[in-house]
Amino acid sequence: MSNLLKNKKISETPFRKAVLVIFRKYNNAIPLSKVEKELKEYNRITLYRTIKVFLEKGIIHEIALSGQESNYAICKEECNTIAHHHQHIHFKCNSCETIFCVEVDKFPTIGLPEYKIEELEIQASGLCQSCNI
Amino acid sequence: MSNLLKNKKISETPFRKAVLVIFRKYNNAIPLSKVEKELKEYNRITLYRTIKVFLEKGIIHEIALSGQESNYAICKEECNTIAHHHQHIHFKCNSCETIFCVEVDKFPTIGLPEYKIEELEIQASGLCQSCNI
DNA sequence: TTTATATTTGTAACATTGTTGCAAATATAA
DNA sequence: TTATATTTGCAACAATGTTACAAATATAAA
Repeated sequence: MSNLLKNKKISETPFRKAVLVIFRKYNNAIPLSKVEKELKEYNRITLYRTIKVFLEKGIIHEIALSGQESNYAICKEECNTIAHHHQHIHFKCNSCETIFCVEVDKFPTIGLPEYKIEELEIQASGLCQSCNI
Repeated sequence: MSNLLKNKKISETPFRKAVLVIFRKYNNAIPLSKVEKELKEYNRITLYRTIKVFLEKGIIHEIALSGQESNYAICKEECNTIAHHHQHIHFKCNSCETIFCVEVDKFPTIGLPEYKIEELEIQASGLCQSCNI
């Protein structure tokens, strides 16, 4: 857990550790702009490169949303470079605006016999637990 | 059908008609860069504004994808400014790279009792009808 | 059909976002 | 502790997106 960078076989640098700390601090997905604000010493180019490496190594995954900047969230341990094994959906709360991953018991399947569906990504929006009172 | 712009109560200009023709020409979703290439006389700023208006009026909808530029596709007639009534999923073929909307018989639901799910967006990838031989 | 008004377009200028080459700095392995 | 590989920061640039404003065009009214 703490040596995620070494586990993923990439150098452990102060910059990367700082970025990782920020992602761990949040339970939810955050956009690049949030990471920027949280970093005291911050180099734009290095951040882009760090994000790219984290994505490639399966440390974080991107949540692309219509009409707004992408968000990023820490991956579960079982993710690897080739595939993200997420049995979760991405949820965006329309009240508190938080975006996070939610585990679901029964991950849906789509009935399209003539297609070969290899991956499913589900984006839901509505009210989260806290806001749905 | 042909007077979509007037139906949506926006001015019918040559530029907008040209953009609409391009979207109608493709059955699948296309990125902005494709629209640009198809337009002979082309003004970047006007195109951005046109896309924005088309999105607002429910003429097209955006398909946001991780790691690549957004794609846009014509909406069904029943779409309006407030909500897109899509009982379809977005499918990306990993072979021919085409992105399009696919109607499904049973649109899935997610079992999350403590949440209020208002909208579901489903992105699938794999092999399309033509490539899944 | 002509005119008045509202909307749209294009230009210019700028802001934001993302990329590349390269030398200095740092991390890792020997 | 040193050698090698990797990462960082700078500079410079490319791509993407926005705004103000005047000219052009579309629409509605006379």
